[in-house]
Amino acid sequence: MGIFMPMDTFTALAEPNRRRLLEAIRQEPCTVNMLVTRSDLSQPAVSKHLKYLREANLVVVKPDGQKRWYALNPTPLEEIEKFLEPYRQLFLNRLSALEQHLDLTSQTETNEAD
Amino acid sequence: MGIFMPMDTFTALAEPNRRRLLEAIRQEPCTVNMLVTRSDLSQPAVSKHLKYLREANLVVVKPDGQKRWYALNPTPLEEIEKFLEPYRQLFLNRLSALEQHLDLTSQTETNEAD
DNA sequence: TTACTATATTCATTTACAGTTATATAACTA
DNA sequence: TAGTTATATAACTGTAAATGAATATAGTAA
Repeated sequence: MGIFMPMDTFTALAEPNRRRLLEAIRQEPCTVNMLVTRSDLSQPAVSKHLKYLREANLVVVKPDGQKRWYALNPTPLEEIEKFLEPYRQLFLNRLSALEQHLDLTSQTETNEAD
Repeated sequence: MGIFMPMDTFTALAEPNRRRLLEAIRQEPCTVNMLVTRSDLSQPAVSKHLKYLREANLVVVKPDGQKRWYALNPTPLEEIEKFLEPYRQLFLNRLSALEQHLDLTSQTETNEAD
C-alpha cells in the first residue's frame, strides 16, 4: 500500500552478495547465468539482486536475444565518493577525532594557562 | 539464540539518519543531547543509532560525568574507500562499461571485417 | 535521602529484505 | 509445433532492523 521507493546507492551496497555481483559486472558485462555460475546464489536470488541494482541505477541492461547483458553504471557511486571525501583526510593521518579534540583542548588550555 | 553479529560499515552507513549523525560527529565530538538537538530524532532513537555506529566501530565514546562524548573513528571507512577504488577511474571518464564494451566490440568487429 | 539530568535499554509493532520453491514469459532450437 | 534455455516474478518463510512508548540506569545536586 505504501508508495514505491527505489533502493538508494548506500542500501544497494549494504548487501555483501550485491557488492560481489557488482564486482563481477565491473570487470566485464555479464549475463544472469554468468553471475549465477560465478556466485553461490540461485538464479532467482541473482535476478532479485539485479533488480535492486537496477533500481539504484548501478547497472544497466541490454537485452540480446534470450540473454540480458548487465553492465556497470558507476555514476551513482559518486554519491558515496562525495560522502566519503571529508573523512578521507581524517583517516589518512590516522588520529581519531577524540584524540585530536583532546590534543587541541589541552593545547588551548595550556595556552589559556599562560 | 543465534550468535551476535555487530553491524558492519556498509550497513551502518545505509541509514540516512546515521549518516547525518556521523556528519555531526565528524565536525566535532558530540554528546547525545547535542545530537538530539541537531537532529529531528528522539533521544532513544539517537541512542539506538549510536549503538549501531559503535558496533560498526565508526564512533568511540568517552564518558565524562553524566555526559558521553561521541567522537569519530574514521578507520572503518577505509573499507568503503578500498571498495570504491577500482570504480573511481570508471566514473572519472564518465563512460559506462556497456558503452565502452560496445565501442570495443564494434571496434573489434570493424577490425575483423577488414 | 529526594529530585533532576543524561543516556541506555526494553518491548511491541511494523517494515524491509534475503532466500527458497514454484511458476510465468519470452526466445531459441529441432 | 514441442522442448529447451534464459530470465523474471510471485508466494512464502524467516530475520534484521526501524520506530515509538515506556522504563531503567547512572551521575549530579539539593
